Amino acid sequence: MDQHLPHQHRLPQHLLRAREAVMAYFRPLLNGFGLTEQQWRIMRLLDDRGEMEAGMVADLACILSPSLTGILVRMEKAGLIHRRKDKTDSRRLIVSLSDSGRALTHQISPLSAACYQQIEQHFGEAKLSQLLQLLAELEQLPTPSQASETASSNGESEPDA
Amino acid sequence: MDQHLPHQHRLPQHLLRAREAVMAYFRPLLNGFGLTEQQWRIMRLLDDRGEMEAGMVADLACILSPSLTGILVRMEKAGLIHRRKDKTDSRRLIVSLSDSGRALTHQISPLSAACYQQIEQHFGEAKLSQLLQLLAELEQLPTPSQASETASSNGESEPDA
DNA sequence: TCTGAATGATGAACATCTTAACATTTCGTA
DNA sequence: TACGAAATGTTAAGATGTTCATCATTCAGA
Repeated sequence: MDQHLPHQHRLPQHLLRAREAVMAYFRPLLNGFGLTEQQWRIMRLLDDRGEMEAGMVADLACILSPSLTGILVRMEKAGLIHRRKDKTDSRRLIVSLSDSGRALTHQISPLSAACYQQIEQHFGEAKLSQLLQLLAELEQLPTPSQASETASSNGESEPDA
Repeated sequence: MDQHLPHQHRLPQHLLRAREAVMAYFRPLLNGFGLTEQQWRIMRLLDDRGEMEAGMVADLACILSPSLTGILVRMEKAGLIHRRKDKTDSRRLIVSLSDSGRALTHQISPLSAACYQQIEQHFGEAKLSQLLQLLAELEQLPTPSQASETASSNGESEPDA
């Protein structure tokens, strides 16, 4: 009757559900300011680290470049950021927070922190830091291609010289 | 110089990154069969539990109903599932796996399990089950509205009578 | 029985994701 | 110097996410 698969833990699904549970706390706040998750991630990033290339924004904010292109255009149109080309290498796009974007970031930040406090309070500080540790390790999983390279004894990776 | 915010753990971002690292293992497999993540989630669900209402699919597969509507239409068009109205309550939509959908599911399942084994091997069985436990607990976070109700002593929730 | 609230799904509008193809610019090198 | 490869963004097309509105159906109660 119940044919439960032996190793079917559905890790991706649990990661998704957990994320939804957490985002339920932040989403109303961001919506109230007319921001999307992704826009808020980018704003915090730029506020924390200052201006940077689009590629680095993509990496750090976990956004693929084709998505990022549109997001940055809309954010510039909304007056949140500036976009300019790198003078040395005109392939590169430099993204920076505008003054009003920075002001908005500083306005939202404490509210976001308060949301986070709520979550921490409900879930428990110890479990939270334990979870973050495990997630950080999971993020370091070798890429499937890397994994297969390791499996075969001849490392196809670039020689470091 | 480095102005790291005190309680800025970025839990949602880590959940997202971790999920990406894991999905990198599954995505090529599903793409090879022309399936999306969501479609595969739905197929496994229907194979495991048999036919069910669309609403339950949405809940269990973590898909919002407006998205689900289109996904189910496309899956039926692809011959993976059947859709029919409940005879008793014609508001409800009953979704079931087609024969070819079931065959495809059974074809992919062992390959998916093999991917999972790889991940388990790299990450470690103990840490994996520990992580799953924490995620399951995090999913149980009270909704922000529930949390605020609990905070105020007068429960505004529906009286159970 | 009739009406208004509740329920389940869909429609609409916009944003984002995902993959593949392109365009531009830069760099290494013959 | 000119050519081809690599790096960086952008377009394109289709699928999904997100919020709000709407439609059809059912249900509860006057």
